[in-house]
Amino acid sequence: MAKQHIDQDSVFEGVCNLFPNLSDEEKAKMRASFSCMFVRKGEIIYKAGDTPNGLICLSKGKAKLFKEGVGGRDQIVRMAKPVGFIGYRALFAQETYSATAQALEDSVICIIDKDALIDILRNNAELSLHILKSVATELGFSTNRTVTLTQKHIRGRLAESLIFLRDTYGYEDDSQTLKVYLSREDLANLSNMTTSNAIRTLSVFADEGVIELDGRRIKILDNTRLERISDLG
Amino acid sequence: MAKQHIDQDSVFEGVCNLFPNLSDEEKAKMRASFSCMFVRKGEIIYKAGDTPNGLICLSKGKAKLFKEGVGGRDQIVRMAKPVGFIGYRALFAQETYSATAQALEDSVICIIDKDALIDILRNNAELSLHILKSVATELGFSTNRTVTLTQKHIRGRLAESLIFLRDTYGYEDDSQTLKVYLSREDLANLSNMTTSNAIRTLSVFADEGVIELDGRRIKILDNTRLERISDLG
DNA sequence: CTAAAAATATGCTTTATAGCACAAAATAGC
DNA sequence: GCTATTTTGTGCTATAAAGCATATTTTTAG
Repeated sequence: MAKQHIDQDSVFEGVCNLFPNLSDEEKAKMRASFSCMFVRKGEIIYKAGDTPNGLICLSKGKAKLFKEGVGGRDQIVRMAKPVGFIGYRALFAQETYSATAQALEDSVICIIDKDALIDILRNNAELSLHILKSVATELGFSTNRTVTLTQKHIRGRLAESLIFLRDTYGYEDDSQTLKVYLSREDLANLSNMTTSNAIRTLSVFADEGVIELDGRRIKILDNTRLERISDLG
Repeated sequence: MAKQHIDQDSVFEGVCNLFPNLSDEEKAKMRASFSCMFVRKGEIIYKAGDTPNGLICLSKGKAKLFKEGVGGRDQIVRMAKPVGFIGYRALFAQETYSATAQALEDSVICIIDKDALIDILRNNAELSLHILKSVATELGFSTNRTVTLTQKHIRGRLAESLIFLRDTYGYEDDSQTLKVYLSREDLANLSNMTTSNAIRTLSVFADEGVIELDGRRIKILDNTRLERISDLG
């Protein structure tokens, strides 16, 4: 990808919308320690084990966060969409990153310097509580996910992933095609199954008329049935 | 269990130790909206779906937090020890409880009223950040657990659970016996396996000389080997 | 103390899913 | 545009773990 121009100011405004009730002073402080960059499709944003030096925001594009499993099989633990933060868990836990972040498309990411952010948070309890709420919500998703990934059968897990992708990225203009194009392997790593089983089960869903496949394009034809498959496990 | 006397003041002091740097004023406010109660072994502290009306602290005893799975099989998502909070996730996420909390022994729990707590947090960013750190750490555990529960084999999962129980509750005075006495079913629900498989695999570990069994008493004879089993998956 | 219920233990069968091999299609590199 | 590489698709086999039946032991209740 050729180097493109980034309008840092407008990107910064977008990031600020994620923080409610920021004073002008706080905003100025944040702007001063704010930087932007392009990442190309497939590029690693950070690796598990790296130390966070700021709060990263995905301003454009898509990214996956995954952990390497015991048998070499990766587990995707989060799918990031713009505008949203990534890697905040490690930052606030004062730990190294527990997962690796990789861009799924050409993307724009920004970093708010750690010290500036902590400085603001230390004087803004309202904002800290707001972030606490997000992380607590995320923890709920995570424990829920643990149960479904361990207890649902393959069909249920894949159906749940498709619903999750729908809810996260939405549809194209046709109101049916998922606005995210994952490899079968990524779909498998999201749903805790082998690539063969993801391929197989997708085909079965297509045969059943629940979805329509065209390469990585997935059209959801029957949401009711998809949800039933997910719920039954 | 007969109703026993609870020294609320000393229990309160124990709870306060979980909050660093509380001003006298904040402490007084908290004390005023603080209450204690006994719960007997097996009693439900709260159910999934209930609305939290305060921050609950387990001051004495042990408790498990579990979610009902799709096939009726429960998944234990957390083991609580004193002195520590339970149910804080739902409170801070402003959601209903996502898991059910049940006492594993006769226990003492306390409740700090929600409004009083939020009031304190809204004016104490340092404390909010401290809690944010805990929740972020917990989220790290949770995603890690998702991966191990889905990817490790039965032996690895059970070994990991035993290590987890050792690290959480420690040993009896003999420095070998786990200071927690779970049913085989609870052990299975912690490790994402059927009760039969938990029983079977425990017996195998005993045969291999890694642990020693005496009813619910589990003695860890060979920590190195146990950790190897856990790591291999 | 005794009966009933629950928890533990063990063997056998079934099944869901991984693992592997190989072919076809799509994509990327030169 | 053509080769090399990756991704996708499909069938077959192997196996880990669930499911079930039944026996035994332990705990609970009257």
